[in-house]
Amino acid sequence: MSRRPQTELAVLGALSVEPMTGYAVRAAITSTLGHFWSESFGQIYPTLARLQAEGLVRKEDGPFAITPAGRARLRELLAEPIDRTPPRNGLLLRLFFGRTLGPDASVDLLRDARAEALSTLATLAGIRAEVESETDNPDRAYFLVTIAAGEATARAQVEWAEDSIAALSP
Amino acid sequence: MSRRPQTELAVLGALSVEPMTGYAVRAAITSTLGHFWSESFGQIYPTLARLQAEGLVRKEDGPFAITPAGRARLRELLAEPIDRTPPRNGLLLRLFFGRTLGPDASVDLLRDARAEALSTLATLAGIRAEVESETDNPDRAYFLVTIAAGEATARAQVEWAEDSIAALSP
DNA sequence: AGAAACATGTAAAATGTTACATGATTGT
DNA sequence: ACAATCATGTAACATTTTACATGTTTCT
Repeated sequence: MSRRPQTELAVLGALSVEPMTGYAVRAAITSTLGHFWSESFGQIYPTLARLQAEGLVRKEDGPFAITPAGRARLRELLAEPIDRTPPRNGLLLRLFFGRTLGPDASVDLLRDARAEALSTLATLAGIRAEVESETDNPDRAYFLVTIAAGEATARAQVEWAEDSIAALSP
Repeated sequence: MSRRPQTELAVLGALSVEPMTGYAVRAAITSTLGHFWSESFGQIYPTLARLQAEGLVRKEDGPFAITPAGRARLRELLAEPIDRTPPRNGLLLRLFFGRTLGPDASVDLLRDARAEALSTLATLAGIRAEVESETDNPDRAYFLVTIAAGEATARAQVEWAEDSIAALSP
């Protein structure tokens, strides 16, 4: 099963919100989708070129805009089954081998993870405030759902890290 | 920054617990690490061959065993900084573009996500019971920490999915 | 004018999955 | 005997990142 259309989905989705340059697509993915997605320039530009050749996006003067065919394709991609390969979590992989790593280094990792989650919560609070103020944005309810997902995960991570630090401390 | 040693880390780590065949490494990663890691045969066998050539593992009769040099390498890899590229979350990517997907299909995705998280919780409860009973296992405390991480994330996902279903339903 | 950000792209290298091939061992 | 599982591996393909090259626009 190919995971190929994933980048295409992200790019078409970004353009479905508003027309953008490739540079802006990357910026949008880094900032707005940054907590659950990533793409590099090396992926975005070739994808845009291909989508343009297929008539799914067009480039007027500066920005790329999605075409009606592009919207149809986006709906198709959104309906495809979600890729369920487990994301690789380097933190959990290291803690799993914590006996070799040692208790002190393991606790350090957990402290870092806690701090990172708190910082994520602060960032998301800012984004939430901004999105909540855009009462006429038709994407608003959906954006808030993804923000809530990030917040729920981050809060869970803070609690888990604290419990685990206690469990590993003598 | 290269993410190259990630597979090497997973394989050496698995062998640090006990000697195993390549097939068993794959099974261990699928079952025990399955909630936060994945490797395919196409990665594992070439990695084992390379590690053997470098003297980090040796193959006696059946299984591969980690060597002292391999343990030293594992400690090195565990100390390396964690790769922080955001995992790609196909569910959140789809919900982000939920306006195009439509409210009903979005709610369906959330229901699936909730069911999946509940199923994960059930699986983890079984694994937890098993690990908790192994009171002499020196890895026990660390294994429990990773299980707790999976449980915390899954519980957060259940709550988030329920809240979000409510938020998107008219 | 100079620095920073914007903008587009390519090539090489690394990474990873999938499909296939092959055979041994174990359980029924 | 047959099926399932264990076991090892390779080749082709797909994906993705990284590093580099190049030029424009905007801000101070």
